[in-house]
Amino acid sequence: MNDSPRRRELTRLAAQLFVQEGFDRTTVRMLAQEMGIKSGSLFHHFRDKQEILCAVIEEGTQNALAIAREALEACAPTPEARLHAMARAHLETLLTDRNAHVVALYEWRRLDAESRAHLSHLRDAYEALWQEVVGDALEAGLIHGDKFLVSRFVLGALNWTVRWYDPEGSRTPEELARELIAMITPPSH
Amino acid sequence: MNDSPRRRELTRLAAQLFVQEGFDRTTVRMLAQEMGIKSGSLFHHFRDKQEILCAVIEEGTQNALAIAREALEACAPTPEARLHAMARAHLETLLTDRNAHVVALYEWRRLDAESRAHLSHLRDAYEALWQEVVGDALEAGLIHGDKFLVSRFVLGALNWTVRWYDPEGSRTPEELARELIAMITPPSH
DNA sequence: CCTACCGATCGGTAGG
DNA sequence: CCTACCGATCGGTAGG
Repeated sequence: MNDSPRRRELTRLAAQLFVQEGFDRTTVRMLAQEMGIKSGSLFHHFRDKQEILCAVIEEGTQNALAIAREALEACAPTPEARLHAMARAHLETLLTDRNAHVVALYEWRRLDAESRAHLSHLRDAYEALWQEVVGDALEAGLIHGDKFLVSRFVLGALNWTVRWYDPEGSRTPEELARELIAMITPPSH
Repeated sequence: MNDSPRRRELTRLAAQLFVQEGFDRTTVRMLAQEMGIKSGSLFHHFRDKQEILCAVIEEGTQNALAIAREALEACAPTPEARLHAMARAHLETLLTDRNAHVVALYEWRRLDAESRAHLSHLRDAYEALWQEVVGDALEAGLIHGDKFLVSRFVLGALNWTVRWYDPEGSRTPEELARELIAMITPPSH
């Protein structure tokens, strides 16, 4: 609905707080203070706290989808390059200061039924893109297994990196993506 | 400390509620009602809400560690059988009505510094066991990659199953474990 | 294990 | 966007 610069800035700050503290522990007063306004003023921009979560998750998923599509267009048209591009794009949106995507994955269950219905098509589109790329890699003989299971295992491995990745460490998201693809690819490739 | 049957039953019920609702949304009143007592009475068994979480996570991790060790002793002494036994044990504690292990993984960040210090040795022991089994599989040439990265990717893929697994579906945890190992193992094996 | 209750804090509102 | 405030609910306690 509304999409003012003010609302966008609040959405960005909310994403940061939701990652740091979790949605339930983030209070409207914390978000207001971060923005430099009073808590009551938040509800000029959002109907309620749930709508803030919804805005963050929508932004995070849309951005992840856009980045993934750009990465696919920019890379070589081989199944291996496309798989690597997807993994790299996913990790970069998760690990390089893109809080909204982390919220989309880790706070999805906090959405009420209405918000979930509104956002599920976006989520499905992102997963469908993954299944397409994984499916092509399977047909090319690059990897093996069931399309849906492989997609879920790979996404799980990627999503869990949020829990242990150290940005000050020696590995970049790109290297992590390469290592994951190497793990599921026979050495002959 | 205390370990009465009453406290154990409360820990079991708390694990169930923490998985369903999340730790933050579970109130002491919900837990008391589930147990059939008044909320004030809970604090005869636990100092505060944090200690309930600590008890659940301790139980979940200890149980996962015990089940994994049993599985390793019962299986064939080959790297492949041991890897499969670990994955299967992990999935069964996560997916087959063992709520405490899910809480240990998904609510770890809700622990305060004191509880975390008390439990980190248990968590480390479980991860060390995984790294040992993965390390043996690497040396045997069954899989390839970095020991720590492979361990983390595999555990991530397993942990994320909680988010999409359907107990009414057609696949058992054992089949899931087999498919995951197949994914990271060259077809020649 | 219960009754009775507490101070704090929560999300959200009314009126300007 | 602020002031001023609300009803509800939270974790936890005292005294029995």
